[in-house]
Amino acid sequence: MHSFTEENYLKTIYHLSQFTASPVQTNAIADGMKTRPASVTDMLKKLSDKQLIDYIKYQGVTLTEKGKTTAVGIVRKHRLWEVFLVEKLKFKWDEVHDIAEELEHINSALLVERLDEFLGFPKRDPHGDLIPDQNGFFEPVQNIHLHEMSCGNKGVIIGVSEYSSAFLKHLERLGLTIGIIIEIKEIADYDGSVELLVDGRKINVSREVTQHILINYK
Amino acid sequence: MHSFTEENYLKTIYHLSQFTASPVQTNAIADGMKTRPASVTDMLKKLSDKQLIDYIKYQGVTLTEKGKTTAVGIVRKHRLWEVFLVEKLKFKWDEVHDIAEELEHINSALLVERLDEFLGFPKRDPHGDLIPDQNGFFEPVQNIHLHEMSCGNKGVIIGVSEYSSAFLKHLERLGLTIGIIIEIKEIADYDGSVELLVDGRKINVSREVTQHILINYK
DNA sequence: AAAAAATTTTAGATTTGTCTAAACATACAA
DNA sequence: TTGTATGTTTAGACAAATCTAAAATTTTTT
Ligand SMILES: [Mn+2]
Ligand SMILES: [Mn+2]
Ligand SMILES: [Mn+2]
Ligand SMILES: [Mn+2]
Repeated sequence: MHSFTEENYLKTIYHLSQFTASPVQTNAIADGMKTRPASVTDMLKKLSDKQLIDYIKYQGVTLTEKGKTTAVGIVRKHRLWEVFLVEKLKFKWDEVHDIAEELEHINSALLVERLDEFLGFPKRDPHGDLIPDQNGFFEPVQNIHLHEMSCGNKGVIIGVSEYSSAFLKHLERLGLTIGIIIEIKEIADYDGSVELLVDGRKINVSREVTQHILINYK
Repeated sequence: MHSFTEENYLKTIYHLSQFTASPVQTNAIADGMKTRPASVTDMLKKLSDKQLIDYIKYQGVTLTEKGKTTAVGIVRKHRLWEVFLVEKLKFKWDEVHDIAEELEHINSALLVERLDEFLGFPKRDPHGDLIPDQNGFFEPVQNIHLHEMSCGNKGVIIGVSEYSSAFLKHLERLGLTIGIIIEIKEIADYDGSVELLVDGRKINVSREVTQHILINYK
């Protein structure tokens, strides 16, 4: 089996490779893992030996099929546990991430499948992130970040791309939670802040906020 | 916080000190932890530095109040998770121990209390072991091992003191599960095996088995 | 009470994951 | 195309947890 550390590296590499097609760089991984580039290099050698990543010195890394499968499995566990915490134990959506960071490493295939069943095979976690199925497949959907939309566009909030408690509590205070319908009324030239129409009310949010809200776009 | 390893040592010392009033010995801990006496000595120094145990060279160890509180907290989590696995996820009683060994290290006080509530504040785990409350208190009860009883005695199976899958499956095949009423019909001089009356049927069990069944004795 | 046996501790290595500082490689700019 | 900045790797050290082999202590037996 893999150590917690190895699993966390794989997950970090997986998430970083979502944004670009090109190989993931050492410094980016160091940032994501809150460690030093030299430590990353050490671990990359180890993961490469285990055939979990393709690694060429100075050129960055990509996950192998084996590595990707492992990473997606961890993501699946993380998101299922988050659903459990919110749906069954009444945690708030801003309280579950850190606990799920621990629970995602619990090692039992049977446990994951029983948990999935117990939760009613949920499709998304409390932050709107898709939960891969047992085979690692994601339901295809097209999301767009709020800041990529134009004046007059409408949509439904389907998720977030930032999980800090501070951010999630802020959204809640604004009434911007998953499932809410929004319409863009105005985008300020000055600072990129956006005026939204939400449930008949007008709300102003900073560009910062719009960059972390995902909209279901059809 | 404490490492998984430190927590496992504390739990092992706690369980070993249940049997005797005298300090727990290095070799016993090594057995329990499936490690070497030399490794135990190293860890005892560390736990002593952290004031989790009282340790005198060559004289064995006892848990301090701080150490006992920590150990009981881990036991509480272990048993609550076992209840969760059996009651909510439909695991069998012989399948849950290893998973609970991992889950018991998840670090969130809120999680434990929410889980307890979700499970309806259970008093015992699937093996009949008492679950300490939030303050580490156990409901007082008097158990006795089946092999300590005499001919003609009656009682209710209230728990086990051995958790291997092989043993638990064996009990299930014999119909000897928690809540079952038994009466001792005969104890063989030759090998200490016991004939039990269970639900009108006569059942023969080895001394080995009788040493690991707990009976509610009033 | 001395010898033998059992138990425990120390000494010295090893593995995993981390770090800093210095060397090396690549990208990009003058 | 040479120099500089950025990014990455190596070298060497360190802490945690483990191990084997040898030394030290305690307990048991004679
Ligand atoms: Mn999360
Ligand atoms: Mn999430
Ligand atoms: Mn157990
Ligand atoms: Mn149990």
